[in-house]
Amino acid sequence: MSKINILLAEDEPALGQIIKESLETRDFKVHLCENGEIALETYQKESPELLVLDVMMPKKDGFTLAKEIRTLDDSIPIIFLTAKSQTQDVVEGFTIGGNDYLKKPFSMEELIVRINNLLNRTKIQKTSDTLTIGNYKFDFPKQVLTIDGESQQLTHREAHLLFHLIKNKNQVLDRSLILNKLWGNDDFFSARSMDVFITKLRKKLQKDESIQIINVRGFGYKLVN
Amino acid sequence: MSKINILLAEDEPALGQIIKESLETRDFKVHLCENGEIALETYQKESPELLVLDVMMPKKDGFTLAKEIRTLDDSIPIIFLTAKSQTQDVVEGFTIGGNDYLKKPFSMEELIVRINNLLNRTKIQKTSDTLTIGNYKFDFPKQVLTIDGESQQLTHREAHLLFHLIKNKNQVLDRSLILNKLWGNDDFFSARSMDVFITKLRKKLQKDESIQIINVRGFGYKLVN
DNA sequence: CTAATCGGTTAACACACGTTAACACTGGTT
DNA sequence: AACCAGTGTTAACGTGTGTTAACCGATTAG
Repeated sequence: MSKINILLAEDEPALGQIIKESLETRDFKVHLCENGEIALETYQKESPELLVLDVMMPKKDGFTLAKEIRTLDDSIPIIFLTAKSQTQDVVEGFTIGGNDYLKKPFSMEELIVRINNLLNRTKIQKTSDTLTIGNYKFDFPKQVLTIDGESQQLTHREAHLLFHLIKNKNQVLDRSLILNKLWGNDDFFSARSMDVFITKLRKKLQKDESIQIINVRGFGYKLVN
Repeated sequence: MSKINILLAEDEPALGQIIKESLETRDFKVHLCENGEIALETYQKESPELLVLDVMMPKKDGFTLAKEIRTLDDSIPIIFLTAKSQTQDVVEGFTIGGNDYLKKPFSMEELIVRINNLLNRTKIQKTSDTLTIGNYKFDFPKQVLTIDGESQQLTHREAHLLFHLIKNKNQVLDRSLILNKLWGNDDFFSARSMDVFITKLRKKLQKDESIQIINVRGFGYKLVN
């Protein structure tokens, strides 16, 4: 069995080394990066299963890094390491979709417990996650949308957009929220692009007439069925 | 659109605030209480649809609070937040009957998923109940108004205005109340705008002559049939 | 009776969103 | 290198929604 890859971004070498070694004794493979930029490169090379990110780092801080990686993969578990117990930091970490956070100083036991929790949790989700909307079945990880035995492959963007619509079924899904989450910003062009994808999804969902993507002018979209 | 009320009892202010804000971005209304006693009072004032209770709290712990509220309402869904050190078997007794528990630390995504699950299960969700007014059927979430098999799609504003009119059928619906609720203020321009929408609704409701939107000068409107 | 106020109605308007197609970029194949 | 298919972005144009304006009649206070 191959070891589980963990990306660790920590600028303080001594602390980084300690964490790395501790985790390696628990049979994880650890890629230690000394700043956010290197971490992003390493992420793309190594496709780790989990991220441990220091919030305060030179070049690129942990939150910014997390936002960027979230546009590529919004299910990968992230643990933030925050220096101060500042509430504001923590709040930001959650709104990015970060899964967990640890206040420094923390014990190794604590970190390991949380890593194991997150890994278990995502495994469970991966095995059990086909979503249902009307007569459609949607396999998010595979990006396959099925109705009456007929399947169509969705693109990455289509799948993620649909995923969030389904997760917020019958509620208004905020435009700028989803733009920031999937596009990384909510400027004019991204908004235009999103409109195009809404059109595409409407077409792909039209085989069940009870399903509609309703626009709420100025706020966002509501998937109803 | 009335938001779903959630009562959140959490004594640690930082965490409480994070959860509250996260839930509010998902369009829930959250009442944050810092201990069990305040939570009980708030429960009686606000009649929330769902409870999220920290188990360890000063004044009154989550389990005791839950027992008391259960005597008043034995179907309301409750989610317990438990610290990781707490023993599993205590918790397991409460997993029956629409309840759930989350071990700290947990991710916001997870909490939101469970909230939606419980709301779906207990059918509190404000979904496809179709309202009836005269010979018309009105599907509020889909914003569709139907008579004699003919359907017309309403806009967001039209739908919400009609919703409140129907909810207050045969009663006077206060102008400034509805203006504040839908427009966010009750200034001159919003009032003018509302007049326009009343006109539009009158047109769309004229296929059943028994239905009328009557103006009560200086007070508001009354939908009668 | 007259003026002031409130609401009714229609139309003009600004802008958010819808739709289609052209375009640019990527990665794979020959 | 040249080509291709797939994906997402940009552009151009069209449509729909909500706001504002203008004009009107109805009601009521003075």
